[in-house]
Amino acid sequence: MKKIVLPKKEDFIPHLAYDAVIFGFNGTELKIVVLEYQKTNHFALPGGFVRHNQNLDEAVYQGVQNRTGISDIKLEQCHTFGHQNRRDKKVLKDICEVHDHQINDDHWLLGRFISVCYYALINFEDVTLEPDELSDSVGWYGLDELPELMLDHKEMVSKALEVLQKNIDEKLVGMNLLPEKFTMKDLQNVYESILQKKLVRTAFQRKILAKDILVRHEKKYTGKAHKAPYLYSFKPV
Amino acid sequence: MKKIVLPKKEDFIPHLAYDAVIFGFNGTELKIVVLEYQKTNHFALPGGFVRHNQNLDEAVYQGVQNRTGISDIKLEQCHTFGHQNRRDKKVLKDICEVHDHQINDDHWLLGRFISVCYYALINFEDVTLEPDELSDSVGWYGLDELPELMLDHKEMVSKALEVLQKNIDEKLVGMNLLPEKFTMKDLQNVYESILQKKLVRTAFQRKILAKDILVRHEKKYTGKAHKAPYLYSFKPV
DNA sequence: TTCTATTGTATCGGTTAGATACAATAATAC
DNA sequence: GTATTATTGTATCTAACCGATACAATAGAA
Repeated sequence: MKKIVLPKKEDFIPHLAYDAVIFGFNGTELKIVVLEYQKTNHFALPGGFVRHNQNLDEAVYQGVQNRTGISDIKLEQCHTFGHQNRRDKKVLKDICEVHDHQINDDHWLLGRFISVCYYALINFEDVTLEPDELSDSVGWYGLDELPELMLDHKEMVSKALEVLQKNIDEKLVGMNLLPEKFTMKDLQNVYESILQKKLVRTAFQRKILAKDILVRHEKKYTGKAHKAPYLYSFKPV
Repeated sequence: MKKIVLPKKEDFIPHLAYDAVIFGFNGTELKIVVLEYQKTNHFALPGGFVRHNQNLDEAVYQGVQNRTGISDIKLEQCHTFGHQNRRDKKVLKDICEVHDHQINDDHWLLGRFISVCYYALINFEDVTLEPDELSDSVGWYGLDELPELMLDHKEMVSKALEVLQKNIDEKLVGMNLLPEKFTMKDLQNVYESILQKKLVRTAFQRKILAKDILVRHEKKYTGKAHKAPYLYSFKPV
C-alpha cells in the first residue's frame, strides 16, 4: 500500500469540513456518489477540509474534483452539521492505519468537525469516476441501496434530497442530469426519481411544455412497436 | 469603561462563528435586531463563537440569549458564509481598544472566520432587548434603515429574508411575530412586510381562512368609524 | 393487414387566485 | 334619529391550472 501524505494541520481550518451529495441519473434511477476507503470497509460522501487560503465554495469544488474526478459542476449549500459528537475516531484511525500512519488520540483529524454539506446534479453518462489515493473505490449508489455511511452522512443525503425536491423546478432547468437530448419520458423519470412519487403523464407534459423552456427536435426511433417520442433539449439561456 | 474578559482561544472552535438575523414586527414594519458596539460606531448582527463542548445549534441559541436578552425562540439555519476575506481587523481592534485590550495582529479574533447564519421570528412586543457588556446598544432596525453593518452581515440579512419569503407559509403558522390575538389585517401586514409586496385583501383572507388554521374570537373595537374586525388566533397544534 | 404499446393533444370538472361587487357595520357629523 | 364614511366579511365572475379521461397518431411486430 502506497504511503500517502496526511493533510497537514497547519494548512487547514481546524474542526471544519465539507461533504458533498452528488446526484446522478442513470436513465431510471437517482444515484449518489459514495467513496469506499481502501481495505477498511468504511463508506463516506466525498468530503474534505478547507485551506486557510481558500474560499469555502472553492474548497468544495476543488475537493470534489480531486476525490472523484468530477469537474465542471455547480454545487449548492444545503445545511451545516454541527453536533458536538461529529467525530469518529475509529474510522479515521482505520483509514490511517491502512496507509501505515500511526496517529495519536489527540491528532487533529480525530477531533470534532463541523461540516458544511453541499449538493450537485450531474450527468451520469459523461463522468468517469476516478478515486483518489485515499479511496479504494468511488461509485454510484441508489438511494435505497446505500451502504452504511460514516457519521451523519446518511442524514446529509436526506437533507440534500429534501432541498432538491423543494427546488426541483428551478434547479432542473438546464441542469445536466440528462444527456443533451432527451424524451419527455426521460424528463418525467428524473422528476419521479427526485420527488419519489408517480406523476400524471399528461399533466406533466402539459406543465413542462407550458414553461416554454424546451426545444423540440427530431423523433427518437427506439425500435419498439409504438409511436416514437420527440427528443427535446433545454432552451439555451 | 468596565474591562471585559475577551473570549479565550482555547474554549472555542477557531475560525468558526455564527450570526443571527432576528425578525420582529412592530405592527406595521418588519425589523431586525442589530447591535452597536460601544463607542466604536460599529454595527453588527448578534453573533458569537462555538465552544468545543457545544452543539452548533445550542451555541447559537445561548449566544443570542446572552447578547440580546431574547429567549425561547426557534432559530433556523439559512446559509454558511465562507469567503476567505471574512475578517475585519479594524472593527475587532476598535472594539477591544474601547475595552482596554491591546491585541496583536495575530490574535485569533482577528483571523478569518466562517460564519453560519441563522434566522428567527419573534414577537416584537414581548421582548425587552438587553445589550450585553460588549454592546452599547441593541435595537430594532427596519430593513430599509439599516446602518452600515460589519463584514457581509448585510448579505446575511438578504439571504435570511429570501429564505423566509420562500418558507413563509410554513414558518408563520403558530409563529410569534404577532400577539396572541390579531386581526386579518395584522396578518396581511406581516405577509406584505415579509414578501415586500401588496396582496389582494379578499384573496388573502379567503386563502388564510381556507387553511383552517385560525380560531375566530370576539370583535376588536378600535374606536374608528367603520366595521370592527374579528380577532383571530392560531389554532393550537 | 391487424394488433399493441406508447405518445401527443384535446376536453371536462374541480380548485384556486385576481377582480369586482356589495351588504354589514362602528363611529362621526348633522 | 339619520346620513355619512371607512373598513370588513363574503359572494360572484373569470382565468389559470391540474387530475382524469378520451382519442387519434403512430412504429414496429405478428
